[in-house]
Amino acid sequence: MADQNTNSGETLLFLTDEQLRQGAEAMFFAYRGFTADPDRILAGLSYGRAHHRALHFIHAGPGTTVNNLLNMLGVTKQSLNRVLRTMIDDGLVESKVGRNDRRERHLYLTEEGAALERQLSDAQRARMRAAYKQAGPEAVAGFRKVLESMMDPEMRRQYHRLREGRS
Amino acid sequence: MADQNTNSGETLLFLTDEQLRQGAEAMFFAYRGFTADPDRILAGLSYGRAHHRALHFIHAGPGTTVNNLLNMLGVTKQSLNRVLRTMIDDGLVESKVGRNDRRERHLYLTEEGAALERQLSDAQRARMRAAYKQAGPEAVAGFRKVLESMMDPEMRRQYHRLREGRS
DNA sequence: ATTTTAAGTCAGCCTTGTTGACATTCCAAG
DNA sequence: CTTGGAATGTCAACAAGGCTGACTTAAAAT
Repeated sequence: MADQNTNSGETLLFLTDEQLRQGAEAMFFAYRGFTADPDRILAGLSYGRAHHRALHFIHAGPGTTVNNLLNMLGVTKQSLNRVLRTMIDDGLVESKVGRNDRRERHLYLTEEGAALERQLSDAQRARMRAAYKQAGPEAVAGFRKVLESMMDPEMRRQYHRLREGRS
Repeated sequence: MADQNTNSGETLLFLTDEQLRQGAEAMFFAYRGFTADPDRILAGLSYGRAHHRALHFIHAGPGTTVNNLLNMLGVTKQSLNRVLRTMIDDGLVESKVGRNDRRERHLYLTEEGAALERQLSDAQRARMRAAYKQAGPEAVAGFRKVLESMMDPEMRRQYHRLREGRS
C-alpha cells in the first residue's frame, strides 16, 4: 500500500510500478493453477501440455486445418507435427484430406480424443468455475476485459474469431 | 453494468461451459502476450524465461534463500541451479552465505542484474499498464480477484507473503 | 508449364523441466 | 563430541517441446 504517486511513467493515478508488479506475479501464480489440473492428468498418460492445447483447439474448431492450428498455437509446424503425429497414431485425432483443396488436412477428434479432451477441460473448468464463483460476475467481466487487452492484436483477432464461430 | 441476470454471486446459471472455455482461451492468449516482450529481449541475450523469473523474485525479495526461490518458482533445485549458476557466473546475481545459518545462501542482484531485471520488467509493465488503462480500474480489480481465486492455496499464501513484505 | 502453397518429414540443436546419486557444510540433539 | 538431518551444490542422464534448415510430395494458382 502507501506510496501513491511514485509512478515512473506518464499515467496519472493508480498505476504504480508496484501494483503492476503484483499484477505480473498474480498472472504467474494463477497460470500455474490454471494448468495444474490438466497437467496432473496428462502426467500419467504419455502426453503433455502441448497435446492438451491441440486437443482444445481441434475441439473448438472441428475440421480446422493444420495451418489454422499453427497460427492458434504459435508454434512451428515441426513442433506441432510431433504432437499431432502421436495423437493421430494413437487414434485421438483424425486427419482428413480437404474436399475443395486437397492439399489441406482437416482435423477432427475421434471419440477417444473427445473423451480425453473432455476429461482435461472438465478439470480445468472446475477450477475456473470455482474461481469465477468466488470472485463474482463483475470481477469476471473485468478479468476478461483485462486479459483481452493484454493480448497481441493478432491473438485478439483469433480469440474473437473463435468466439464468433461458436455463437 | 448489469446485463440480464442479476445474479448475486451465488447463482450458478451464468457459468456455462462455453463461457468457461472462453475464459481458458483468454488466459492462454493473454499469457502469450504477457511473456512476449521480455521473451523478445531475452532471445537476444543467452537467457530465457527461467532467468527472468529468477531475476524477478530476487528483485522482489533481496536476500531470499535458494529454498525460498525454489518454492516460489515451483521447480527442482537442479533446474534452478543451472539458471542461477549462469547468472552468478555472469555477475548478475550475488550469492552470500547466511550469517545465522551458514548453510543458506542469500541471493541479491548486482547492479548489472538489477539493470537487466529493470529492462525486462519495464517491457512487461508497459503492456500491463496499457491493458489496465484500457480496461479501467474496476476491471483491474476484478482481474486481480479472479486470478487470486485461481491460484493453488500454497501459491496464494506466497503471493500474499510477497505483498506484505513490500507494503 | 511454372510457381506457390500446404503439409509432412528428417536431422540436429536449445532451454528447461525431471530423477537419482552423491559430496559438503553446518546446525542441533543426544 | 558424535551423529543425524537439513540446506545446498553438483554430476549425469533423460524427456518434452520449442527452434532452424533442408527437402519431398501433392495440388492449386498463375
